[in-house]
Amino acid sequence: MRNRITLLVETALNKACAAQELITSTLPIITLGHPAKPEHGDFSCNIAMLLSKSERKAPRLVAEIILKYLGAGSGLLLKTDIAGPGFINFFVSLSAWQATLLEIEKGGENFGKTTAGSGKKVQVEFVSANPTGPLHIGHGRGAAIGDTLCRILDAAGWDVTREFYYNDAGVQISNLALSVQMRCLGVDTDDPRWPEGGYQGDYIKDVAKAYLAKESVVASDQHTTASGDPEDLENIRSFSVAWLRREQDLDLDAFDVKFDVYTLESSLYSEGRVDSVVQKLIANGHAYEQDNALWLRSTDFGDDKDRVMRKADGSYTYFVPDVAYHQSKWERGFTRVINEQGSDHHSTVTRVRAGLQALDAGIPKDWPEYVLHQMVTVMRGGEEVKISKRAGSYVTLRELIDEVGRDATRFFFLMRKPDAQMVFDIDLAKQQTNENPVYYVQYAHARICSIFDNAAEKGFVAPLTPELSTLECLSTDEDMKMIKLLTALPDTIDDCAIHFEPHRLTYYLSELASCFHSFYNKNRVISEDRKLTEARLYLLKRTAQTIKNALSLLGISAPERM
RNA sequence: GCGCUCGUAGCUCAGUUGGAUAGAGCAACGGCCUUCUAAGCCGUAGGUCGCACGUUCGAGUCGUGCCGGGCGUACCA
Repeated sequence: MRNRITLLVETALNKACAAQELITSTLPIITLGHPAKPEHGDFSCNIAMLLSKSERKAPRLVAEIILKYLGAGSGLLLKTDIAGPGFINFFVSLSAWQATLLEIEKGGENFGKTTAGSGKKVQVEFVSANPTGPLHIGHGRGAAIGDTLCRILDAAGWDVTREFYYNDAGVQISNLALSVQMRCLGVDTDDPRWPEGGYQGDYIKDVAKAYLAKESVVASDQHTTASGDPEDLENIRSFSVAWLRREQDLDLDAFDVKFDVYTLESSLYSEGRVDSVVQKLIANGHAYEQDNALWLRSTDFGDDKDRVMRKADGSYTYFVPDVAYHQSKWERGFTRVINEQGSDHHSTVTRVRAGLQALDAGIPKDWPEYVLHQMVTVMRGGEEVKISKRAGSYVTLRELIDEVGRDATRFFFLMRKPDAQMVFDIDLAKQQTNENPVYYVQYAHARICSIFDNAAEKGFVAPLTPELSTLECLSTDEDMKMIKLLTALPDTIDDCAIHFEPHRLTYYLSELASCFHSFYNKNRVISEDRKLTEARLYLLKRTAQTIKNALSLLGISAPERM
C-alpha cells in the first residue's frame, strides 16, 4: 500500500515538472510516514516542505500544486489533505483496504515478499567462528542476525548466498593443535609444559580422547581419520579442526542456520591467492620492508597506521588472507557483500577495505558493507558470566538452545538492534514465563488456529475469495487496524532489508499479536450472523498467514496449539 | 590519547533513513474468565530523551564540545 501511494506521488511530481509548475531539477526521495493521529490519515508525506526552498514557495502552495496532478489512484484514495506546516495526508478508502485481504490470500506463504532487490546478487558472510572451540553465545547472536538478514534479503527479492569463513590456519590453530597434543600426552593446564595461550576448555580433552581412539570425523566438506599418534602434530591439527567443525555444524543445525558456501583460510594459501595478493600490493607500490617485516601503506587509504603483512618470522598476519578472501568474493561477481561480525572485529573494517583499495581493482571504497553486533553480557544466578575462550569459561550456543529452546533464543537475539549491547539473563529466559515475548506472538497464532477448530465444529469455514459484500462487514476500527497492520508486512520487510535491522520484524510481530489479542477480547468471531462470522474468519485466516510468514523469516515456528 | 558504538519511564528496550501531543514490555496499583486458549484483555501511575551550544519551518533523530558505559587501538583472529 505504501509503495502504491509513493508511486502516485512520484507520478504527480513528474507531471508537475513536465508542466513546468515545479522547477526543482533533482527531486528528493519520496518518503511516506505513518501519522500518529488518525485524523491525519493513513499516510503522510513531507515532500512539499522539502521542496519549499528550491521552489521558493510556501510549503502549502507546493502541496497544492502536487495535489493538482495527483489522481485518485482508481478508487485507492478516499481523500487527501494539506495539513499543518505542509504535510500531504492520504486517506485510503475502506474498500481499498478491504481488497488488500484478497492480495494476502493470493500471496499465501509468499505474502510479504517484495521485488526491491530485483534478483541482484548479494553475499552475506556470518558466524565465521574459528574452529578452536564450540560456538558461544556471541556467535549465537551473530548466527541469529546473519541468518535472519539472509531470509529477509531473500524475501526482499535479492539472490542471497550465505557464506562461512573458517580460519583454519594461523597461530590460533597451532595453539589448538598443541593443546590437544598436550592432552593426548596427559599434560594438564598447570603443568610447566602446557603451551602459552593454549586452550583450556574441557572439550580439548574430548578431542584428544577421540584422536587417541583413532576416530573418523566427517564435517561439512572434510573427512579426517585420526592416526592416534601423539607425535603427529599435523594429523592432530587437521583432526582437531575437523572435530570442532563438526561440533559447530551440529550447533548451527540445531539453530536452523544453513550455509551455501564454506571457505577455508587454508585454501587461500594452497591456491596461491595469498601470495598473489602480496605480489600485487608490492607491484602497486603500496608495500615496503621495515624491521624485517613487510608492511602495507594502509595510511594511504584512511587507516591510522600502516599494517604488517608479513611478520619477521615469514608468516602472514591474519589480514592478508582476509584481503585475498575478499578479492575472491569480488571476483565471484558479488558487487554487494555484507559481513556480519562481532563489534570486537571492527578494526578489520578499515584494514580490509584499505587492502582492497591498494589492489587497484576498481573495488568501491565502501565495499564490503558491515553489520557489527555489540557484545552480549551473560547473566546467570544474578551474576555476570565472564567469557574467556581460552580458560574455557563461557556459555555455549548449544547450552542455550537446550535450556531456552530454539524459538525463544532466536527471538531474544533478534529483539535488539545489532549495534546495541544486550544482556542475556539465562535464568529469566529459562523460566519460560510470559516475560518472554516470543510466547506472546506464538500464542496469537495458536489462538487463531483454535478458533478455526471451533468454527469447523459449528459448521463454519473461512470462505475462499469472498464476495465484496462479505468483506464490507469488516469496517470497525479494530477491523481496519488489523487490515492495515497486515498490509504493512511487505513495507516492514523492505525496511529491514534496507537498514540491515531484523529487529524491526520482531517489533512488527509484537504489534500484530497485540492487535489480534485486543481484537479477540472485543469481538466474538463465531456468532449467529453467518456473513459476519465468515468475514471475520477470513480476516483471521489472513492474520494467521501473516504471523506465520513473518515468524518463518525469523526462523521461528508458528505452533497451532500451545 | 585516538577510532567505533551506546546513553530515552524504576528495569529491559523501540522510536520507520529530520516531522505533528515521545511509545511498548516487565515491575507497581485497580478491574475482566458459566460463552471461540487468562501464556490474554482493559485501566491508573511513571519522562528536563546524559549535559550544553549549533544547523532550520521543525531535533530523541543531524553537527560540534563535554560527561558516563562498552569494544577496539598486536608482527592474535
